[in-house]
Amino acid sequence: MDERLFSMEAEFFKALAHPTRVRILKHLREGEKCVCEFTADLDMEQSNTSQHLAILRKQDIVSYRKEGLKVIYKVNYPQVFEILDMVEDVLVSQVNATLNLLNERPKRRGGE
Amino acid sequence: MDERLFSMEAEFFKALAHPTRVRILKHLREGEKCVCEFTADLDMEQSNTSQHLAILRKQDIVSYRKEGLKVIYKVNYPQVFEILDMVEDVLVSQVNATLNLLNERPKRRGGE
DNA sequence: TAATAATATTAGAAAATAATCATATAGTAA
DNA sequence: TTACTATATGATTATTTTCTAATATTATTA
Repeated sequence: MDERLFSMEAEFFKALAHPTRVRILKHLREGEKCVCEFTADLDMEQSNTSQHLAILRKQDIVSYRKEGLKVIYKVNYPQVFEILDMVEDVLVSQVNATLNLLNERPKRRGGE
Repeated sequence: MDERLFSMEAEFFKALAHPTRVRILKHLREGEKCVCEFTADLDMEQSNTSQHLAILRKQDIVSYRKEGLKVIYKVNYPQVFEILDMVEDVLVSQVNATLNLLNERPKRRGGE
């Protein structure tokens, strides 16, 4: 029934599911950026950067405007940044849980 | 520098990037469920369900306990549900934005 | 209009993922 | 122990993604 919605959500996640695209979004957190900045900062082939931007565009996560020769991108929905934060939050919780497991284990010597 | 973190985040998103897995998580929102329930409710092959659960497990998003013959799964971090909510939120915003575009277009007849 | 700079698109090979199906394990009941 | 049920794993093949390199597009300047 909700099959359509599940697919939309999955597609959205898929758009975020690449290190380069996460990286691009983090950069965009500081504000608008032109493609040239990504290519320079991220040390990637220009066409590769462009392809990843296209994927984010197709999912309506970013959009651009032209300014002279440059194309300047921005994130369309600030919630996207919240989602990224929340994911980091989970990652932190996961690492902490692991850490606790390690700390709470019985001592190797002298303990019971 | 943060390359490692970007990959972790991307992996996390990847784990969520499939309609079936989104569906599984929505089901788990109501509480713990055994694999048999997924297989029945989602109308899927058991081994397929099992594979999707394995992916969520590997990412430490869900965990299970055994109870007699059954294996019962739960979501490890409640933030996961918040992430799902936030994504739906963005999807709603996106659709509304499109809707506004359509409504605000010049009238076809009678207007200038 | 030709040349250049910034970006996008396309094609094809390589790598990663997913689906399917068969088999394996583990708990339970007889 | 045998048979049965629920679940997991593995191998194979099919499908998608991703990267690189080459080419196309668009705006600008000469």
